[in-house]
Amino acid sequence: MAKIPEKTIERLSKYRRAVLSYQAAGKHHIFSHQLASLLHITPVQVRRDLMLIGHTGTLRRGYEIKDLIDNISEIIDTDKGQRVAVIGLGNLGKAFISYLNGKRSKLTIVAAFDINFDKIERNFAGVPCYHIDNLNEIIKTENITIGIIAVPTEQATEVAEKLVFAGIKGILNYSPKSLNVPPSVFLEEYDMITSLEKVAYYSKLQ
Amino acid sequence: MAKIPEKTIERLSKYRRAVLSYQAAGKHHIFSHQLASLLHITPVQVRRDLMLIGHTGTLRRGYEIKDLIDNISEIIDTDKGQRVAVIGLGNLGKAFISYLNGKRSKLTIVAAFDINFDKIERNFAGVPCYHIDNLNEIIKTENITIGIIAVPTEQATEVAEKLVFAGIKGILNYSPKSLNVPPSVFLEEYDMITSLEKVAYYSKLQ
DNA sequence: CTAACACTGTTATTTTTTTCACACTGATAA
DNA sequence: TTATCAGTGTGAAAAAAATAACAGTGTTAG
Repeated sequence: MAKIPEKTIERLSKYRRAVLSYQAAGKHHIFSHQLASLLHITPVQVRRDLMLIGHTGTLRRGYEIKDLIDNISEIIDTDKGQRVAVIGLGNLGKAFISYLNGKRSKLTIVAAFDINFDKIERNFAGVPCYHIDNLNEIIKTENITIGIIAVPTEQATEVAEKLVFAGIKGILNYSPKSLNVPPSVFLEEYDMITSLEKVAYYSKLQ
Repeated sequence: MAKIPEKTIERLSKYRRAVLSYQAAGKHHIFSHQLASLLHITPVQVRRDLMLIGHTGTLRRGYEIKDLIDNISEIIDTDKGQRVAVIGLGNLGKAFISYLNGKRSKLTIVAAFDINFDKIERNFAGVPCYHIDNLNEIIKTENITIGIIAVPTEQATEVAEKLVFAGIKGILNYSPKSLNVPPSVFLEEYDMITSLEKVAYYSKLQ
């Protein structure tokens, strides 16, 4: 299969959740225009994305939901799933954990790390919290491949280095400090302030 | 000035914070390659972005930081600033507030809303929390133009409708449910699960 | 049986974003 | 003075992403 564009990967994740809710409502098929309207994009976009992953619909009945979920899952999941750590158990880290927990998913948060001793050896929503000094060890023993950085800006660089050193495969960085990682590690960054300032910019134009 | 691309707006926000920290370190000038390396992008990208906003550097000395901050601020800020509300005072809402608070900024979070009565009439980090039933009223009296949606998925649609009805200008939506707003309201959406699944996808390829 | 219909799949086009390539320039060194 | 250097500014090209246009097709209505 040809290389799938980054934006398509993002939409696939959304398609899957959208059709899961459709499925939960008892539906078995969905048209591109229905899926499109759930995401507020165009039907062409949907069809193109599905074309790219080789999913083919049936005429007059649209896409079969079960198949579609399977196809998307085959692209974005791994067989045995991946294990995730959250570094920084402040509000943001907690938000992520409570939000992801309970969702059936191939991605499981299996550890949290913090420097605050109050939190160590405690659980948050079933996720054990360790001291950050044990990061290297736990990442390896728990076979964690993905790290979510939710620490204050000043500590982000150091945390990233530790994650890289521990052999992490991917990092999702929520600190506004852009990180420097070797190309062998996939890095995705999201900056809340940028989003807010963007909204502010376009709001003032409205 | 010609229309500024969306991606440029996002980077401007990052440039500004990057040079602020440079300025805090006592520097007065910065080269495009320095700014680029702070954000891990190319110097050309920086120069082009600054060209687009009409900021011009001085040869051999790069860009003057003070000027640059002023120029960027002129683009993305408004004179008197904008007032922001957070809807949903769970972990995510709190994360946003504690993160934005204390940052010198033209954007101020002046209200939080929740349905949980424990939280009502309380403050979180100096931000008063109201019951969501008062949203319409407070948005208007407090002159709030931007709303950040940090409520559980099921409530997102309803909250968005209330915000739109109250005359909000822009919405930053953190619920995974894509919202439907009139074109007069600017909408920016961010979906944590999508980001995580994206990292998962690229991590497995590594 | 035939025409109209309502979908999908895909090629072509357009738009947006990034990168390349290089002209230009003032400072500096010889 | 002149050559070199290290930067900026920008037209042109390339790459990525979105949109348009439309052919193809099974289903349905008559």
